[in-house]
Amino acid sequence: MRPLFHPTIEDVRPEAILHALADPDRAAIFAGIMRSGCVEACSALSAIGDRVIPKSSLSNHVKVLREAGLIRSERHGVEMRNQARWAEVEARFPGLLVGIINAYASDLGGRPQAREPIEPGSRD
Amino acid sequence: MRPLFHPTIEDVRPEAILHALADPDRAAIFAGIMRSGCVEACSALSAIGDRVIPKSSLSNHVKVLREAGLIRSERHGVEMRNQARWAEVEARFPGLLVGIINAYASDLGGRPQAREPIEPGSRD
DNA sequence: TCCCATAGTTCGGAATTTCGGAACTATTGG
DNA sequence: CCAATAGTTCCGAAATTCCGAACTATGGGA
Repeated sequence: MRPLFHPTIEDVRPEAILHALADPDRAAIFAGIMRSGCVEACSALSAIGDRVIPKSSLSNHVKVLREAGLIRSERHGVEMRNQARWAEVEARFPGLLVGIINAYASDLGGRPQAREPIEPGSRD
Repeated sequence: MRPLFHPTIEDVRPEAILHALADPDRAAIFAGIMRSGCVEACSALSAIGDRVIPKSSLSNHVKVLREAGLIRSERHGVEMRNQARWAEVEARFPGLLVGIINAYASDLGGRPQAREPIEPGSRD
């Protein structure tokens, strides 16, 4: 299969990460990928709370996350496995993801995102 | 003078902060406001490196930062003083700003942004 | 007081980006 | 080979961003 484009960790830019996670849907998708043991099919992510995300949008969101360097996607048979590049990103930009994910998690008054705060170093 | 709109800290949303700082120009402007002792006229920010930012764009960038809850702007005579709402934002979203500013600072291979990493708690 | 200069905002249209339905491709099981 | 599933691509509509030009607000003279 097509070697889906993944930036090397040195090519990952902070603005791309912020842009990717500035969208609550994408942040929720990313949080979902992390929560689910770092591996998840796309279709399992197709709903944020009760809202359904059209699959073309979902595909696009996943692509944005991938090209920002946040996840690694790999085709397994007919489906796609995604895993967060947590450790790599954490090593390159210490504290960035923790800060962002915790910010969304502590903001449950608004659109719900992640479920609970996350400790660094526990993933990937 | 017009009571420029500033969100209360409880109304500040993570996605607004990420969106605001996902633009390297705005991140540089924000870093500039922090570096300069938290108070700076807009016009002093009108260049990022050697690139000149048109003033309508600058005005808009500052407005985005303000409405995201990142800075407080106040008219002093003919000019505008801006200060980072560092402590407030840090209290609401611990580690978020540090992570972001440090990410940009450690990324000086690309478009230059902030000058050096920042310790938490030293500002505002 | 009137006028000018300075600092910033608003307006408006062009360029860019995002969204999502419909059609398409890829892979597997039968 | 066919049908079903999972995801991607295409493309037009809607939303957003960019920035020059015109405008507003404030303070300092003369």
